[in-house]
Amino acid sequence: MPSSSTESPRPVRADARKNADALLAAARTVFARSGVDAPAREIAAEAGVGVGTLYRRFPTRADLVVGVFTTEIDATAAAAADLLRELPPREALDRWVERFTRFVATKQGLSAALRSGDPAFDALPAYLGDKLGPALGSLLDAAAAAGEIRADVDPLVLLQAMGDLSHRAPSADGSPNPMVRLLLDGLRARPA
Amino acid sequence: MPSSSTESPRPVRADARKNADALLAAARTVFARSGVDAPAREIAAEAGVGVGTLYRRFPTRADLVVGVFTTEIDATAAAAADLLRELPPREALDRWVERFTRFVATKQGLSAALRSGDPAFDALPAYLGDKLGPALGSLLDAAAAAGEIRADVDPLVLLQAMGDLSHRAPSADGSPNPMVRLLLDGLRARPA
Amino acid sequence: MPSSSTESPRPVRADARKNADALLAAARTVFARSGVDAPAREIAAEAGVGVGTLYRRFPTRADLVVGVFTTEIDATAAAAADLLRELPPREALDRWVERFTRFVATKQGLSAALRSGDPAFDALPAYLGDKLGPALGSLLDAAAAAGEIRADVDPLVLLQAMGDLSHRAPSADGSPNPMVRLLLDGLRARPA
Amino acid sequence: MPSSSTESPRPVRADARKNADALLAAARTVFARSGVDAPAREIAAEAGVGVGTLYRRFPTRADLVVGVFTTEIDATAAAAADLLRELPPREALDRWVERFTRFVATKQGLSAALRSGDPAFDALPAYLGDKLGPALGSLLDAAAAAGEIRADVDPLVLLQAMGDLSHRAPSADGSPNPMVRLLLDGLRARPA
DNA sequence: AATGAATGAGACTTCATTCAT
DNA sequence: GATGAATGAAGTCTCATTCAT
Repeated sequence: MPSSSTESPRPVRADARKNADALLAAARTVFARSGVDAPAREIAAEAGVGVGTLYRRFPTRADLVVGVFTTEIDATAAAAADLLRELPPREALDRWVERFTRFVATKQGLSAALRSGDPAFDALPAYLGDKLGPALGSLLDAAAAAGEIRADVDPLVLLQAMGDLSHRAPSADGSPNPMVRLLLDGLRARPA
Repeated sequence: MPSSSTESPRPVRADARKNADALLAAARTVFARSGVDAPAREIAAEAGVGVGTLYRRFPTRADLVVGVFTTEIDATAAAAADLLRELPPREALDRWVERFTRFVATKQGLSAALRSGDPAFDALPAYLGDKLGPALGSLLDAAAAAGEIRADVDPLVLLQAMGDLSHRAPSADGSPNPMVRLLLDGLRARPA
Repeated sequence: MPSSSTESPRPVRADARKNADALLAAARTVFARSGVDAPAREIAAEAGVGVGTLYRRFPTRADLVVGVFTTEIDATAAAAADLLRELPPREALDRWVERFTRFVATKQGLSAALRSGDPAFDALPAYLGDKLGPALGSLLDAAAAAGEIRADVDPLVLLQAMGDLSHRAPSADGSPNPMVRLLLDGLRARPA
Repeated sequence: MPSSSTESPRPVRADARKNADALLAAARTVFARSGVDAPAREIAAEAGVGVGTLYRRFPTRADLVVGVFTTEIDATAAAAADLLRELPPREALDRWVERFTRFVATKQGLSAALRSGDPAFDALPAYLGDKLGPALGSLLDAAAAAGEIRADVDPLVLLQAMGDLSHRAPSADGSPNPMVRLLLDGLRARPA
C-alpha cells in the first residue's frame, strides 16, 4: 500500500515484506519468551510461516538478532520526535527514557549474544549510538531550551549510563529503576 | 548443613570432595569460556573426569550453576575479612570492590540463566545478599570508622548499584568501570 | 516425434524451445560440475530461468538426465558424418573416438544414475546403441574400405569396450586413455 | 578374542570393536543397496545401533567410505594367500581375479565418491596399490613359476586394466566380464 | 564409585515442489 | 508462460542422559 506508484514490474513484494516483518516481530516475541537460542521452528511458527521462509529471509541467527535490534533501535529513535511533538519537553524526555529503559531491559538475552564475538554484530553498537544519540540529544536540547534541565549533558554518556543501570527487568509497574530515576533527577539540578 | 563435624560416616569422602571441587572449578572456567550452555562433556573433560561423574555430583545443570555461584559468593564474602586484616580500610574496600566487580562481570551468562525462571535458582539472590551484604558492610564500617567515607550507606543498595554497573566486561586492565569508580569516589565525600 | 513438420499449432514455440535448450545445456554443465544430484535451482540459475520453468519442461530429474543423454548421443552420432566429410577415414575415426571417450568420461555421474533402476532410463542403452552403433559403423567401414583397418570389427562390441575403458577421467590433454589407444592400434593390425 | 593378554585396564573395548565392525558391514551393505548417499540412519539401523554411535565411530561420511574400502581391500589382499594355499596357482589366480572383479563392480558408487576431491580419499589409491599389487604379484609369480603364464607382467598395470574393465556389474552368473577373460587368456600365451 | 559407550530426541539446514502473482 | 516465494519433508549432526562394565 505505501510505495510511490510508477508500476513496479513485479508486484509480489508485498507478501515478502509482510513475511519479513512478521518474522521480525515473531523473533522479538520469541527471543523475549524463550531466549536468543530459541528453536528456529518456534520463531517461524510464531510468525505463521514455514521454517524455510525464515531461513530464506534470515539465513543466520545473527541476521535475525541484528534485524530485531535494528528495528527496535529505529523505532525507539523515531519515538523521540513523536514524543516531542505531543508533549512538553520534560515529560517527553521522561517518557522516552522509560521506553529506552524498557528496550534495554528486554534485550537482556540479546546483549549477551552481541558479546559473542560474531562479527555480524560488530556494527550494532555504532548503529545504536548513531541513532539513539541524536534522538536523546534532541530531547535534552528541548528540555534545556525550556530551562528544565542543565545543558551540559553528553547524550551518549547518559545513554550508556542508563543502559548499564537498566539491565535488570523493570519493576512490575513499568517505571524505570530507581537509579535511573536518580540520574534524571540529577539532570534537573543546575550544575554545581 | 555445611561440613565441620567430626563424624565421617563413610571414608571415601576425599575423592568425592576432590571431584566435586574439580567439577566446580571446571564449570566456572567453561561457563566463562563457552557460556552456561556449554556441553556437559566439555566440563567433565576440563575437570578430568567422565561425564558420569559429573551427573552423579550435579544431576542438573542448575545444580552446577548454583554450585558455581555459591562457591564464588562464599569466596568473595570470605575475601572481605582477609583484606581487612591485611590492608588499611580504604584500600581493602577498593580491592574488594574490584573483586566483586570482576565476579559480576564474569557471571554475565549466568545471571541470564538465573532469570530463566527455574525454581532451583530462587534462593540465590537472597543467598548473595545474606553473604555479600555483611561482607561489604564490614568493609564500609571499617572505612567509616577510620573517617574515610560517610557512614550512611546501605551495603545492599550499594551492592546492587555496583552490580548493575558492572555487567559489561571489565576494562582490559581489570579495573572496575568508570561509573563504579565514580560511585566509590562519591562515598568519600561527606554527605551534602 | 522430433521436429521438422510445418504445421505450427501454437506460435510461442520459439521461446519454449529456447528455454528447453538452455536448460539442457545448463543441466549438462551443472551435472558435470556438481554431479547429477545438483540442486534444481542451480540448474535453473545456470540456464537463466526460474525453477518453475525448469519443472514445467522437465517435471522429473530423470527427464532432464534423459534429455541430456539423448542430446549428447545425438550430437555425437551426428559428428561421425561431419568428420567423415572433412577428414580422411582414419583421422576421422580417431577424432570421433576421442569425442566418444570424452562423452563417456563426462557422464561418470550420469551412468551411475542410469543404473539406479528408474524405469525412465530403461530405453537409454538401446537408444545409445541404435544411434552410436551405426555412427561408429560408418567410420569403421570407411576406414576398412580405405584399407586402413581390418573389417571384422563389430561396432557395438568396440563401443562397449571403449566405454568401459573410458570411465576414468581423460588425461589432462584430452587424449583417450592408453588402453583405448591400444585398442585402436589393434584395429590397424591385419587379423592374425 | 585376539589381543595379547597382559590384563588391559579397561575391558569395554569388546563392544566398541563389535560395533565398529557391525557399522562397517552395515555400510557396505547399505552403500550397495542404496548408494553412498544413503541416510546415516539407514546405516545405523542396519548395524543395529543408534545414529549417535555411527557418528562417534565415523564422524564423517568419508570416514565410513574409507573404512569400507580399506576393509575390503585388506580382505581381498588376504584372500590371495589363502587361495594360493588351497589351490593350484592358475586356479588361484582365476579365483582371485574373480573376487577382485566383483569388488570393483560393487564399488561402482564408491569410486565415484573417491573422485569427489575430498582429501580424505587421497590416500586410498596408493593404499590399494600397496596392498593389492603385492597380492596379485604373488599369484602371478606362483603361476609363472609353474610355467603357466608369462612372467613379464606388472601386477599394478594388470590391476588397473582389470579394474577399468570391471566397472560394470558382473554377469548374473558372477563370472568376470569377457574382456577380463580375454586379458587372462592373454597371460597364458608366451610372449611373442 | 568412576568411566565413557550408546542412545535417541531434537535442532539445524537444505531443497524439491507447489502455486500465487 | 514465467517467476521465485513459500512450504515442509528429510537428512545431518549434536548432546543430554543412561547404564553396562
